Amino acid sequence: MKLLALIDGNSLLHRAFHALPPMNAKDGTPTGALFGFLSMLLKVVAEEKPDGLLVAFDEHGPTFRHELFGEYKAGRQETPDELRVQFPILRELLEKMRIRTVSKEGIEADDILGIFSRKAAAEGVKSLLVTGDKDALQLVAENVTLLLMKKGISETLRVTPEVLFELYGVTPEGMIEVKSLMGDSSDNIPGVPGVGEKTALKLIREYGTLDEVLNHIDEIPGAKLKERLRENGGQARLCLDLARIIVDPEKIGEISLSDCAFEPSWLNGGIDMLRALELRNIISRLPEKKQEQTGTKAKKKEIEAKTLSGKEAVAGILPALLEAKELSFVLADALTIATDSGEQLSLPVSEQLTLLSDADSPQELMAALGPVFSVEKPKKILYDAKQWMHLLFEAGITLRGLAFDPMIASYLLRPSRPDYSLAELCESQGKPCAAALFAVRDEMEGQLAAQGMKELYEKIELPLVTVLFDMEIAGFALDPSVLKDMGVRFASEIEALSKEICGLAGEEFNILSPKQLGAVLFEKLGLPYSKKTKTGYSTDADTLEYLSSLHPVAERVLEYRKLTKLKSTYIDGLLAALGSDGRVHTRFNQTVASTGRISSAEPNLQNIPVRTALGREIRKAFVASPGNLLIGGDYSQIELRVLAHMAGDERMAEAFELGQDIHARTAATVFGTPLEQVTQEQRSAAKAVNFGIVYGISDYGLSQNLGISRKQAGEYIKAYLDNYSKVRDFMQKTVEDAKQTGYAETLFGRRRDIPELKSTNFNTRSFGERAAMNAPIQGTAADIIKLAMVNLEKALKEGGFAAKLVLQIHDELIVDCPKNEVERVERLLKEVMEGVARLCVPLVADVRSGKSWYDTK
DNA sequence: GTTCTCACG
DNA sequence: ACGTACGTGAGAACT
Repeated sequence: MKLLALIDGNSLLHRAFHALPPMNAKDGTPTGALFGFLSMLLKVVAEEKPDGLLVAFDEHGPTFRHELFGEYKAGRQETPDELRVQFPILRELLEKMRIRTVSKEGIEADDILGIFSRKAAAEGVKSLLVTGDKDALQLVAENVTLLLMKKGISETLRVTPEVLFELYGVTPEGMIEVKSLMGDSSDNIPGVPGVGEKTALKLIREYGTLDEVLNHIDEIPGAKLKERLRENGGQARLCLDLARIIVDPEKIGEISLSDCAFEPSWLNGGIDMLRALELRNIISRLPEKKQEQTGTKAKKKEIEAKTLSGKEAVAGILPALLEAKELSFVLADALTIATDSGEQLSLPVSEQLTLLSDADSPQELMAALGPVFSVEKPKKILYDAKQWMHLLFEAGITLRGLAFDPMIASYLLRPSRPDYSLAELCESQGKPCAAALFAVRDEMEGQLAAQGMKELYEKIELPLVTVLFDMEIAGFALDPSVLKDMGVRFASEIEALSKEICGLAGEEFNILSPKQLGAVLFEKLGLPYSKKTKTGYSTDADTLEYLSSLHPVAERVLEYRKLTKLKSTYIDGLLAALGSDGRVHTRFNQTVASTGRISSAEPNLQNIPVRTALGREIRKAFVASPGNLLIGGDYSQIELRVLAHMAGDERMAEAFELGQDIHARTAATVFGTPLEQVTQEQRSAAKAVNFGIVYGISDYGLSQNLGISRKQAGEYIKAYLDNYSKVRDFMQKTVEDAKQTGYAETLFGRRRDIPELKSTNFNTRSFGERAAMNAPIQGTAADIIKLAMVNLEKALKEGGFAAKLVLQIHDELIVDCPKNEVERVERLLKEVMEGVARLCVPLVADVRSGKSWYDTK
């Protein structure tokens, strides 16, 4: 014997069953899995020409118990009836084909493959393992090759020890160690919780064996990982035996290699049965087909039954999809598509980085589905549509016809929720994900309408998804040389400061460590501490500012913090985020802020320094595209204007109508001095009170901010509210209503649920009250600028401008604009921002252009 | 992963 | 359920 083919019958039949559409003989006997199995068998026979053949099966006898982990097969799923009945048929068929089958109670097909491959190797016979089970990777050896099924059964991967090493960087033996670490739920191997394929492979690549990993826990990065390895390493070690495929020949008994001899012509012994099963296509492919071709009909069947890859499957169903009125899509382990008429289809999808997985990459599938996504007609329901737009963008497709985004709707319905997982939304409908989305949509649309948020959703939030996507794609041009120069300057200053601080302290220490800094300041230098944190002394800026009058080191530490913050977060951070296109592409999150604001992350472009002269320099690196200028438009005092409007306070409104400096005007009335005589200090105090009002004022908070007594702060607030009495009424009513209804509301109907208002804890409840006062103001301002963004993008498009919105910072918009458009776009931006809502006070936007963001102020 | 600190509106 | 201002995100240190 030269080559022994060893086939895992269970694995192949299962694979075939799940990969292929159902097929039945006329009498109803399911035959799809048989067809797939036999196709693969014929392929192996034709291509590999084995002279030995064995098919192994698991014996589905009673499960046996493992003393440590209970039912060994507890994690396994029930086999569906349609598949189960095909097992005895297959065994009968194989018998007629004189193909050796082996199964034994308590032994996995894997074990049988292992035993016979070792047996063959011992006798100098090469073997070929055919299975879809990755567990078999550990059996690969010099003369043992694995044919691993991928994409159902349509593709195979030939794995030799060399290939395995190339793919994973571990030996076959190492795969056992990997499995014992990561666990395997289907075999009830617990592994180490929190350690998955990636981590397990990394550890074994590094240390070779589980024992060595456990011997070197100290070197392994990550405290959590260390702890998990310490706690569960012993358990994982016990799993080694479970993870290892048993290659004990005793378990099988007396079957020799010669018992597995095989000749292709023997396959013809199955013809009668195959005919009864109506598997004509298989008959036509038998090696010695004495049978007459059944004419054109057989050929047609072949095409129908051809194993489809995801892309091919998509091509087949495309016409049907295009006829649907609406479609919903869910991308998880598979891409699931549902139609409004209730049909559903799943296509396997590969995770790009996991090597041995089935099917096409998401991009490949997106490209194939392009004709559906790029048209208006079948409307699409997409959870997190912006992410879908990115996926489609990768495949060169622009999304059209977005009907509904459940993530956005879910956010509007309950903005305080920490996250809005798709699974959770569908669960309530008790249907598989993609099909459930239709019901989810109907329910959410009803709720949005009932809560008066239909317009907010349709006119603002949903269109905004596309605007934000466009902004993410556009990105913001960065001039790295500006940052690099600053970096060099800062590095030497930081170095000098560090030396100075350690000199003053009399020891070398990590200044950025609150713990070490606390020890130096409050123990070694004996300075008085003001507040403490949970874990020690507080060393925040307030504290250091106070200490700076007592010891010169405090001021240096403040300076050191400023510089290291600027360098690490902004200079180094932004350079690291700079894309190959010379731009930074932030991600705008539309569903995190409970007030309705959007946030920016990776990198956060909404907190680029501006308040100090030194920090502001960073903005010189944010430049216009070549040939362009940046236009910045920012709302003047939008929150206080919103407050004046919502409270209907005539005195505050008057200040805005007259175009007065609101903080000075506030100071004048609160302190009872003529406007011209208001001092700088008075103005700052009034400004702080104005901010405090917006935040949901408390005397304590104001006193902290201004560094005055709580009593003094209380007097300021009283004077303020006596003057702007409608503001007091508004705040009281807002909190009252919120306690009644459970939510606060913006001018555009956006709600923020505030469960804290029901708390019996004073502090928690107080927090709720402040949040209730703040939400309508901050939220309405968010509504206004969001609508401005939607309107602006529409206006830019209709006007045929090439200018692009690139950034939003809560009350400010940045547009990257070709020079020849600047004047017109400046006007447009101002008009759009100011015209977006009609309040009882004017909305004012200041617009300025320049070469860099620094210049637009 | 959590805490502290600090950047922004 | 947070010994207090509202809303965010990121880096570094620490656990």
